Amino acid sequence: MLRLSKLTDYAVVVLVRLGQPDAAGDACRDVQTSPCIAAATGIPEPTVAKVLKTLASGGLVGSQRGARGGYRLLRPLDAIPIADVIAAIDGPIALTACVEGSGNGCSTESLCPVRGRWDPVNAAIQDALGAITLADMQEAAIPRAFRIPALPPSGPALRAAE
Amino acid sequence: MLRLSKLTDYAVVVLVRLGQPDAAGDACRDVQTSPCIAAATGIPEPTVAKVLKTLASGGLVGSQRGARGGYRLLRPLDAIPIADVIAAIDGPIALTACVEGSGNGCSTESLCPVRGRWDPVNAAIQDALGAITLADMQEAAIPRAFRIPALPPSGPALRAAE
DNA sequence: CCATTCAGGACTGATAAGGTCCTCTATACC
DNA sequence: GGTATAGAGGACCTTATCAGTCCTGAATGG
Repeated sequence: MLRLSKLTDYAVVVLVRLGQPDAAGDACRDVQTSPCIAAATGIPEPTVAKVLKTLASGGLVGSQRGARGGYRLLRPLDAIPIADVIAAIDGPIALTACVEGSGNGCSTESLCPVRGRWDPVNAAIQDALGAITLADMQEAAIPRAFRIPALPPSGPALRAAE
Repeated sequence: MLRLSKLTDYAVVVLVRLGQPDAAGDACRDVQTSPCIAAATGIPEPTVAKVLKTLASGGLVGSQRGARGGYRLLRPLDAIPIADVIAAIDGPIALTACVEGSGNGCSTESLCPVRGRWDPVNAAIQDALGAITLADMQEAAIPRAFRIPALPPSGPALRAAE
C-alpha cells in the first residue's frame, strides 16, 4: 500500500491551515492554538496538539507558550516540501530495513540478491517528495468553498457526488 | 516512515531469484518451487509460498501445479517495474485514504484544505516507482559474492554459513 | 493410485499506529 | 502576585494491521 501514517496527513492539513492566518477568524491572530486549528479542520484536538508538538520538535513550526500563545509557521508553505513533513512525523524515509541509515539490518541480507538496491528507489521517492511543497497542495484549497455546499447530508462516506 | 511491507521486499527478492534460472542449480529447472526458492533466499518457506501465490494472483508469475510444478516469470525482469510488485502485494499505491481509487472516504474531508491534493504526490511516487524495474535492482546481485566473505561471524541472526 | 505442488483461505501472535490523558512549565492578563 | 491559558513531554491503552503459519482441497506427473 505504501501508505503514510494518518498523523502525516493531519500534519499537512494543520500546516496548510497555519499558512492561512487570514482564514482563521478573529479568535486566532498571528499564532493559532491547537483548539482553534482543531475546530477549523475537524481533527480531534488532542491529536492536533500531538501533531503540532511533533512538528515543533522537527523545527517546522514555532511555538509560543502561555496565555495567547500558539503555533506559527517558521517557513512559508512554499518552502516546506512534503518530504520534510513526512520526515518530521514519521522519521526519515526508509522503504525497507535495508535502506542505509535505518540502522537495523536484515537477517537474510547475506543471501539477498537485491542488497542495497532499495537505496535508489528510496532516493527516487525522496526526490519526488522533495519537489512538492505544501504550497502546491494548498492550491486546491481555494476552490474548496465551492465544493462544501455540494455535500449531501446522506451516506457515510459519500464523495463522488460532485 | 513511508515503509513498504516486508512481503513486498520478499517479493522482489523472490522475483529476482526467479529471473536467474541458471543460478538455481540442478534441483530447479525451468520452473522453481517454493521450497527451492526458500532455500536459495533464506526466506521461510511458508512465507515464500504466500508471496508467490499473491504474485501469481497479480499476474506477475505463472504457476504449474502438480508434481514437477513450480513458478516462473511471465515477463523478463526488465519489464517488471517495482510499482507492479508493490501493487501486487500491497494493493494499489495510495498514500492516504483521500487518494482517489482507495474507496474509503475521509471523515473530515469537508473541512480538509488539501482535498484531492495528494493525488499528484501519489502520481509522482508511482512515476518514480514505475521507472525502476527489477532488472535495475538485480544489477547489484552480481557483486554480491564479493561482499559475503566480508561478513563477520558475530551477529545473532547470522545464516550465511553456506 | 500416490506423491508432489500450487490454491485459497483461516487463524494467531507480534508489532506499530492512533488516540487520549495527565502533569509540569511558561506566559499574559487582572 | 495570582490565576487562567496554552504548550511540553511523557505514559498509557486501544485498535488495526501485518507477518507468519497451517490446513484443506485441487491439479498434475510418474
